[in-house]
Amino acid sequence: MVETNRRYRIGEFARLVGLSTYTLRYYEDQGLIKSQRDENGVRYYTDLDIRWVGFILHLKGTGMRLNELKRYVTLRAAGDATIPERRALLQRAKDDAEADIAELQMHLAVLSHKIDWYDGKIDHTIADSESFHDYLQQFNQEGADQFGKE
Amino acid sequence: MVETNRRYRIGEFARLVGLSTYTLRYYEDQGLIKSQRDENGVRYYTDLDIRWVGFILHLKGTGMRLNELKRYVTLRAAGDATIPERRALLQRAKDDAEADIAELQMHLAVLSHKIDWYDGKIDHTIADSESFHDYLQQFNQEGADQFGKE
DNA sequence: GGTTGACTTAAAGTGCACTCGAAGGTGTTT
DNA sequence: AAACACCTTCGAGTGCACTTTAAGTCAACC
Repeated sequence: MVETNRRYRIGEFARLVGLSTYTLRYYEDQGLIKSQRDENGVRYYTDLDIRWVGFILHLKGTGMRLNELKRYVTLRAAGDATIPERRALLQRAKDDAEADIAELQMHLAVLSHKIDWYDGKIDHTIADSESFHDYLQQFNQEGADQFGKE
Repeated sequence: MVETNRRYRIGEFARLVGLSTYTLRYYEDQGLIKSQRDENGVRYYTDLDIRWVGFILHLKGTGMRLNELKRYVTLRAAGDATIPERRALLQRAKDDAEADIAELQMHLAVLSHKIDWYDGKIDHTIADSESFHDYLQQFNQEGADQFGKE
């Protein structure tokens, strides 16, 4: 967290942010990050770049795709006037990620029940004859159909 | 949820489970599902198959890959003796999915803060000069570094 | 008797995000 | 002087899970 003026060459930078040098150059090609060059044309990065890549990785981590990320970068480059649009883009990403989480949790619930059911089978607290489907019924609240479709 | 003895041909079945006919045949090739055939060699499926595909989709929904799914199917075919192993496989899937959710939520938190920060910029309750990085500091609990690496 | 929907195998195509290699170069370190 | 890390372009390869096409056949429905 210490603010330094160090220059990081691509190899060290890659280790710092957890990406490969290939990927860093690829992202640069794609316009997601930029690097500066020393007098020999060798890329270098700074602490500010670490932050930026960190943020990119958070966005990617929510499932945002490179295309959206590029759009974000373009807006950012266009100045403060695009703040509302950037906000909207992030809001959409947030909503998407929340929907993903909700879906994941729904699937997870079934998985958990199945594990419980196996436990019942293993220690015989559930009859050998009881099917998982029947067992599941007791957890089915109204409105939640088998696949979670609306 | 009504139990019928209906036979569904692939087209109807595809609509019922939300997969394409291509995908159903592909899954069959991969050994994930099986179908029966009528006297003309035409595939048909039953309500039991709907349940099975439903369950498969729950597993897939937690991020399980076809390979793992295949392993599960193989174990299932091998009978009750494999129940502990199947349980373990599902437990791993569950743990993975929970880790995914936790990670997603971590990234989401940063995203939310960034949105709040934009809101501050828009209504000027945050100084024009304050960087997101500085703003973020106030939410950083100890142990949570920038990228969530351990 | 034409449309629809099913069947087969096998191969190619798609989309995404990398990931790698070739081939030839520069500069710094041991 | 060798080893190492970096540079370039650019095209090919990878992995996953489909998705589509081709080419030909068959049977039911209107």
